[in-house]
Amino acid sequence: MDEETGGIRVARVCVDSPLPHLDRLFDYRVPPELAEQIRPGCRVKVRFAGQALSGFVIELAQGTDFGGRLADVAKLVSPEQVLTPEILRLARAVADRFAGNLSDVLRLAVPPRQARIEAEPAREPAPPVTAPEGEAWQAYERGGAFLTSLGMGHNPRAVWGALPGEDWPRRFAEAAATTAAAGRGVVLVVPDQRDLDLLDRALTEILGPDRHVTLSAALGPAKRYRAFLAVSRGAVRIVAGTRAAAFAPVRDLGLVAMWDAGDDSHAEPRAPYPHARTVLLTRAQLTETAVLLGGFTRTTEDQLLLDTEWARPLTAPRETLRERAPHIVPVGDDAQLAKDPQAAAARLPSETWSAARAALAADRPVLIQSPRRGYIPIVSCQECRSRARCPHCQGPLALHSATAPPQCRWCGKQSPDFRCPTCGGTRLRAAVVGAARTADELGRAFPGVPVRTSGGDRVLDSVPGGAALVVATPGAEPVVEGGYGAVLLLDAWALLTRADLRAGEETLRRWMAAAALARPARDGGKVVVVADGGLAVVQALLRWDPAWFAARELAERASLRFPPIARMASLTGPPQALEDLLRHATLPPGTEELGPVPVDDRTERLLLRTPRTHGAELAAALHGASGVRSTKKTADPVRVQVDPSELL
DNA sequence: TCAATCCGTATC
DNA sequence: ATACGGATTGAC
Repeated sequence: MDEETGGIRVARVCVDSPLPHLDRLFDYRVPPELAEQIRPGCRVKVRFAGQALSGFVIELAQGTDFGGRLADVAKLVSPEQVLTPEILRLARAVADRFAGNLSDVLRLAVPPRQARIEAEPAREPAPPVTAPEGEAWQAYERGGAFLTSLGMGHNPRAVWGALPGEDWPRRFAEAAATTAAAGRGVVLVVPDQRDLDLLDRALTEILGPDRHVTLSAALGPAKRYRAFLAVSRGAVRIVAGTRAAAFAPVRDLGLVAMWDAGDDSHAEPRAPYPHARTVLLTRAQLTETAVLLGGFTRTTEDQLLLDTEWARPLTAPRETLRERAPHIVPVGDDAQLAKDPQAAAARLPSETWSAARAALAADRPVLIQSPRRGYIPIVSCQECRSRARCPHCQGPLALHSATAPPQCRWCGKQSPDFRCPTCGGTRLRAAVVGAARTADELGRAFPGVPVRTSGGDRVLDSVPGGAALVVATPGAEPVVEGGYGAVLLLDAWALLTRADLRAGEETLRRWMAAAALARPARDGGKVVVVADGGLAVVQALLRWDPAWFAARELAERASLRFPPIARMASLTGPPQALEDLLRHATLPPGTEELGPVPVDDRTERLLLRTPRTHGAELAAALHGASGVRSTKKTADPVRVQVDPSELL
C-alpha cells in the first residue's frame, strides 16, 4: 500500500565510516516489523558495501531518490533516541568547521551503547533548583548583572577573569543554579577529572543532591552511558564534564560554560580534532544560550570575542584585586645564583628560601611548581657538557634518584659505567633538575617538614593546611584550605623556551593557576617567580593583568596572521599525498601555503592560511578534496587539522 | 560476436 | 570488504 501512496518507508542513515566521500546520508527500507519502533536518532545496523555497519537514523521519509534497489535496515539496535535534532545540527556544524565527517563527530558526541544500562529503571526526574545567593559575583564588575540576566532566562555572554584565590567551582555552580532556577539547562566543561571532582562537589553543595550529573571518559563506559541517558531522557538538565560533555543533549539549554579554555586537554585528539571551546560556542550560537568562559588567565581567543564585542568582560576592580592577590616578586636567576654560592648549589635563589622559611614558620604549606618531572630527567657529561646517551640505543639518560645508576628513558637499560663517547669523561652533571630532586633538596633543607609531591601519575587533589613542602608539576597543584603561605615558581626557562607560538600564554596560565592558590598578601601570601622581571609574561603575573597580556598576544597574532585572526589548516602526510590533495582542492582566493616542512622521513607537514572570513570555505575545500582522494584506495591518507592548538 | 576476466569505483 | 559495470582480451 505504501507503494501507491508515494513510496516505501525509508530511513535516512548516517553510516559509521571514517571515509570522507561517504559523508552523506544513505536510504534504507524500513522493514514492517521495525516500523513501529524506529525513530530519528536511533542507532541501527545496516549492510553497507558488504559489511554490517552501525549508523544513526537521521530522518524517516516516504520514498527515495536513490535509483537502485534499497537494502533493508538490518537491525534496530535500540529504540532509544540517543541523537537529538539539536546535537545533530551541532555535530554537522562542528564537522563542517573542522573539515571532518559527521559520523566522526557523532562518535565523539554519543557514547557507546550499554544495553544493560538501557534496561535499568529510568532515573527519577531531578528535583527543582532554587536560585542561590550570588553575592560573591558582586566582586566583579557586571558580575551581579550577569547572574541576574541568567536568572531572567536571557543569554549574556561573558569572559570571566577569576580573582586569585577564587573558589571558581562554587561560582560556576552558582551560575548553573541560577540558570536552572529559571528553568533552563546547563553544560559546564572543565579540562580534567581533578577539576571535575572539584566542580562536582560544589554543584552538590549549591544545587542539592541528584540535580546534576558528571560526564567524562574516566567514569568508564557503564557509568558514562547511565549519566548520558539521564540527560538524553530529560531527567537531568545540568551536566558537568570534560570535553565530550560539550555535546551532552541537555534539554532547553540556557548556559554553556568552560573553565580554563587555555588548557590543552580541551582539544580532542581524535579526528576531526574539534576543540571543546569551539563546540560550546557553536552550540551557543545555534541554540541561543548564555556563555561563560572563565579562568585565572584570558586566552587570545577570549580576547578576540571581547574585541568584537561578542562577549563582555567580567573583571574585578583593581582595589578588589589588591585585597585578594598575593605579594608577587620576581627573582632573576643566573646573576643572583652566581653571587650566592649556597643557593647556586641547590639551584634556588635565596628569596625562595626565605619565602619558604617564613611560610613554614607560620605553619603554612609551601607550593613549589617545577615544570620537569623526574629526578634528573636530563644528564650531560661533566667535562664536555654533551648530552649523555644510552650506549645501546642512543636514547637520553636520566637519573631516578641520588643513588641509582643512570637509566635510558627509551629502552630502560641501566648504564652504571658511563663513558662519554666524545671526550671519554666518566662523570655526569645534571642538565635539567626535576621536581623529585627539588623535593629531595628542600626536604633536606627543612628537616622535619613533610614533603609531598604531585605530578605525573601520582596527582594529589588537596593537601592539609599545616606546614609542608608541596612539589608539583604544572597542572597538578593540590588545592589547600585557606591557601598556601608561599608559592615558588621555578625553572621559568623550561616553560618559556618551548618553541611554541603559545609559550608565553601557556607560561602565564600555569603560573597564575599556581599563584592563585596562595593566600592574599595581607595574610602573608607570597609568590616568588624565578625569572627575569623584564619579560612581558613576568610583568603580567606581577600586576595580575591577564587582560593586558591577552591583548598583546592577540596583537602579535594579528601581525603574524596567525589564529584566531586567520584560519589555518595543517596537512600531514607523504609529500605526494599532500600535492595530490592540493590538486583536488579549490582553496579560497588568497590562501597561503606555508612549508612544507619534514616531520619524519616519510611525512611532511604543510600549513594553509586564509582570512577568518574564508574559514568555512577552506574547511569545505579540504573535506571535499579528501573525499575525492579517499575514493581511490591507493591514496595515502592526509591528516587535516583546522586551527590545531599546537602550531609549530 | 560473445564470454571470461580485469580493473576501477561506489557503497542505499 | 564486496559487488557491480564497463573495458579489455581472447577464442571461435
